[in-house]
Amino acid sequence: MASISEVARLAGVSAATASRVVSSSAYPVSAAARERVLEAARTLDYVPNALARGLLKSRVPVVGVIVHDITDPYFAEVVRGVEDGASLAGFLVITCSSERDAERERSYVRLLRSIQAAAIVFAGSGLDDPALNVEIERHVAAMQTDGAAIVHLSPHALGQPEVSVDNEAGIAAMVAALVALGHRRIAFLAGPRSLFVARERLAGYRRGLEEAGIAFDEWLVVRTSFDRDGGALGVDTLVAGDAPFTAVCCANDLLALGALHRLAELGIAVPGSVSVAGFDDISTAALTAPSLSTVRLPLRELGRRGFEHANGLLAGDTPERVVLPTEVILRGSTAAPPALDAVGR
Amino acid sequence: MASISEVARLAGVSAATASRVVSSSAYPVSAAARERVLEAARTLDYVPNALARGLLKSRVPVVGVIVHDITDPYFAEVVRGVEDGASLAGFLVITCSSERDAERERSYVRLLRSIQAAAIVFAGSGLDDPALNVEIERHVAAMQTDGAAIVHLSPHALGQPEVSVDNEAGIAAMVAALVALGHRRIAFLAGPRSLFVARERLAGYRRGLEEAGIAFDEWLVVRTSFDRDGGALGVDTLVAGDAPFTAVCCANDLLALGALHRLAELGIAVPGSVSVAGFDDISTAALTAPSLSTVRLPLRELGRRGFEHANGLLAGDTPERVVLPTEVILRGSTAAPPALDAVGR
DNA sequence: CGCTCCGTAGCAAACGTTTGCTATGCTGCG
DNA sequence: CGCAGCATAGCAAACGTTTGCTACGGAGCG
Repeated sequence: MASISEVARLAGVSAATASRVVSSSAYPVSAAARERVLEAARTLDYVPNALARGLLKSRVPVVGVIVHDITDPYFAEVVRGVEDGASLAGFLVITCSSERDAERERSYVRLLRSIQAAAIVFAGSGLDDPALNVEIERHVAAMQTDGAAIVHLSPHALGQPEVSVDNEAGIAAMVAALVALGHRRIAFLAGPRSLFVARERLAGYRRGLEEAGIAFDEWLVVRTSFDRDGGALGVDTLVAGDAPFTAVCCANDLLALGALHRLAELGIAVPGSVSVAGFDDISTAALTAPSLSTVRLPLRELGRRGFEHANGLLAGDTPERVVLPTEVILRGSTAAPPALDAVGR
Repeated sequence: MASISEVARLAGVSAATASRVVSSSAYPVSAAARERVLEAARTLDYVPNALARGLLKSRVPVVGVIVHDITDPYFAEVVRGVEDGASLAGFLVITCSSERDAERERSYVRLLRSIQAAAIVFAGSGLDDPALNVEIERHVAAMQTDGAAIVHLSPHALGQPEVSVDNEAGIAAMVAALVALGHRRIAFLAGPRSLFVARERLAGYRRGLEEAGIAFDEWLVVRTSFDRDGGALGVDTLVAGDAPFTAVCCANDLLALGALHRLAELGIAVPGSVSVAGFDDISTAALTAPSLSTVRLPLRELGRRGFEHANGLLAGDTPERVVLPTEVILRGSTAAPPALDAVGR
């Protein structure tokens, strides 16, 4: 592989001059020399060594994105948004999928530190492993004092995210939409207690009820894992319980998909007997039968803004926190509650 | 950030000795010195600078994966498989999503070259841009002579992939399954003509027909983009045409999802009037209504094997080409053709 | 007792690039 | 005509790490 000194030799100039040409520095270089260098670079198929450059600049134009699971459409969209912003600004994106394993997340953060990445975007909230979190925080803190930008897109141990969607308002809006349809007994599949984002959404549920003047009923809340199995389990729990309900509001779409599936298996009509609502608007949501009412999150924009926030930090600005709005999408899985319940209440 | 020389100073040894300890080289170091170095490294929270290391070794333990679209579940699974293998072997994975833009793919390949990545795994087949492909091939060739490993998981301009799934046999098997259900008029949504993989699958369709002794009918093949919109468009085209059909075999699941959706909008019963089959078995396929019959591809294994192939190349082996088998999964979207057609044929 | 060899330690070069500083030649102004 | 100042070019150091080579001391053997 050709180095800058070979290019310089072929062009008959010093390495310094060649470097100034190819790195388009502000330093003046005569037109003649510039032309010869560019010609030589072309001839030798010169590609600058990013390692040597990074070693000197002590920061590499790479932004790492930490996600829980790259096969989850939620994260895939966010990553794509980060890429949108990053590739425009000349940054390379490294996607790190922790598979919800704190150990693996630790390795990735360490790796990003060791290659002097300019920024890390944490797309998912923290995992529950206090010991490893301490180490991760240590790496993150070291990188920050080193000038790297750290951006969180979800609430985390150290507080509020720098860029986020308004989870609480989103769920509250969905609850309001269900209330508008006539529902009063609205169950909530909350996801795991350990996830910050799940707690936010639960808060949104409470707020939505409160704003509608409906009393919170602990029996209508089920906590499960944040996936399809959790949704199915949630339905089983609700059905087994004796608290009546006409709608199931879910903390994310995967839960809702699981709930839909289980309700169908149980022969409970959706939306005839029970309405179901999700959250996230993953692409599958429009394809189920019935199609899923949900709350659309601007995930791609979330990613893009996350990168821009990081880039702003690198440029020395103090960009402001931003909370992106959500949008309720009503599809086929929600309708007015059955007349029976309307009478019964 | 602490450097190896600071660690060495604190431990009271030379940088060379410290390096030998932390990089676990084979060079003998006394137990006492070793202990002092490790202690110092811990105290200073030392993280080796991968840039400096890579600069010297002229190869960095990074494997780039080039995909067309990270939000496509197909690619997400493959990436996860690559990560499975890579993280085990101590490699970092850089996911590069070209968004089907040859220009962007070019930049990513150039970037991987400039950071001296040890390997590139091309998950998707080539894009149609001869000029840029020439440049990409040039970079790839340069990296190969430099000792980097290049692995293709799809057929490409230069020939057969190193690791792949048997697309042709997979589609042929699905056609056979449809024939076994009683279908004779089987349409095919082929995807774009420009994609190698789409051409392979079309070949599988022809082979399946041939093996069943059914004549190929050009009117039953529709070429569209490789996504849901293409599936909807394909259905419109078939319905508008005058060639009767009882089944629609699709070159991938996204096409099939689009087709299902459009058929439902048109009020055509699936599988009552028309059977629909996909290809890939993305996770959504099991969730649609009706659930989608499809061909399962071992995508995660494809990714893992792809990495292992690359790793083998790096180790100096000449690993053999491997073609992974597929499996037909029959779900709710396929059934025997309606009696009317059975009579009519 | 002296030579050899082994175990261990450190010096210094090298990887490819950028950049502060110095050097050179030329232009323009007093 | 002389000096200042500018445009351009190159030298050399520096980034952090690894590694070939040399050096040193001690043990073992003849």
